[in-house]
Amino acid sequence: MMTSRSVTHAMPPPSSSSPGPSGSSGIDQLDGRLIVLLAREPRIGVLEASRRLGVARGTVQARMDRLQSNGVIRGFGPDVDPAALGYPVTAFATLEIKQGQGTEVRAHLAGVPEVLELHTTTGHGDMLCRLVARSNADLQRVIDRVVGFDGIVRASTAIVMENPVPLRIIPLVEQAAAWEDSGP
Amino acid sequence: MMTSRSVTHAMPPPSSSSPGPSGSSGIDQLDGRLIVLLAREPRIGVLEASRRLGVARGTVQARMDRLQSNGVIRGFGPDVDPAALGYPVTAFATLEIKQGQGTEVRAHLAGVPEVLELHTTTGHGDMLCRLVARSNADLQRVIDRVVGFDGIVRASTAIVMENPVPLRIIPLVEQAAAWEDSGP
DNA sequence: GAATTCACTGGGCAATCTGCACAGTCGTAC
DNA sequence: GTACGACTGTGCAGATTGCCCAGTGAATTC
Repeated sequence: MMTSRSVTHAMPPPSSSSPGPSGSSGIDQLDGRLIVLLAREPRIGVLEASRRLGVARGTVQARMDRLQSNGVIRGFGPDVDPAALGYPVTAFATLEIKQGQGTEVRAHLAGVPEVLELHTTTGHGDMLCRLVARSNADLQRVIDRVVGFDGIVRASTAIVMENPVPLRIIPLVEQAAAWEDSGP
Repeated sequence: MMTSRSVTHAMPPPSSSSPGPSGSSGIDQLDGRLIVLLAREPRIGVLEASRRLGVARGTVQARMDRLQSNGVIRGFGPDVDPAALGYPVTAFATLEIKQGQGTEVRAHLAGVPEVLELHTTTGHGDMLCRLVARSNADLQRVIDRVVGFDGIVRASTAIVMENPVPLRIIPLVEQAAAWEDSGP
């Protein structure tokens, strides 16, 4: 099975310069390579990863443990495509809410399955949420449900047509690793 | 190791009503339960999943194979937290671009690591992108880099303060599974 | 109504991987 | 110069994976 793991061996510094991320808030090159490797081929195991990276298996285990306890890697949840689920339409809605209604509005939106994420932002004390729907017509239903709540003054929606850059993390990881390695 | 897998046994219908998703574009209850299970405990293997779901191991393997070839599950990439990487500031920028400059602008934005995703939307023939930065001051640098490209007329940025609903998929999966089971 | 197909169950086997542990090396810090 | 932290390499028992087979039950087809 796969329960928690208490690292007995060692933790994990990089093979390059000095062991462990020298900076305070980052990852080193080895971490970076590990994450990128995992991102590209999520199903490889610790053993295979160690072979690819050219380090000992224990090192990879230790690195992964640390990255997860660090919070750098939140988990390995399945990457589900809403479109394949039958929700091919994506939209972003900017909501303007009534003063002091934040809490209620959040709870309301959290209860709508089609609301995939919600942020509160600067600008107008507004919120920005990502929505999906089964069709453009269905989007109307979703929006009606979203805004059909006292506390939301008005909403402006932008329907997504294309997604030239899907949510990605690799370039950032590479930059973070490089930055860490050269120093702030 | 974990190479590709050619399913020999069977594929995968639900244990509930009729085998296989009856609808054309969905998942059935078993699929839904599988995805939710994987989302909650990503590290469990096929064997453990089959135990939890109360079905045969082969069934789980077949379901996962199908969900992946379906494209419902894109993969199991590590879920990296930009904040833990040293990029605690998130922002959404709405870009207004010059007519006919779409292609160039996309390429430009794709080259900026801090641009985590990019969408083209309705509204003004605009684009919406998600950015991250090391600090508010650093955000200025990122924005300058983003908009410092001929073709981008102007940009309006909204900095994220809170994230009441982090990107999620479970509620949608549950709804899709239920919908599939009751019929459009 | 009988045949066929499909999806799932349950069992089995060899190969592989995981979790855990131990001894040894190397560079840095005290 | 001693300690410490991080990594290497190796070993072992237990668990899991990939693959295959035979059988069952329900729905579709002829």
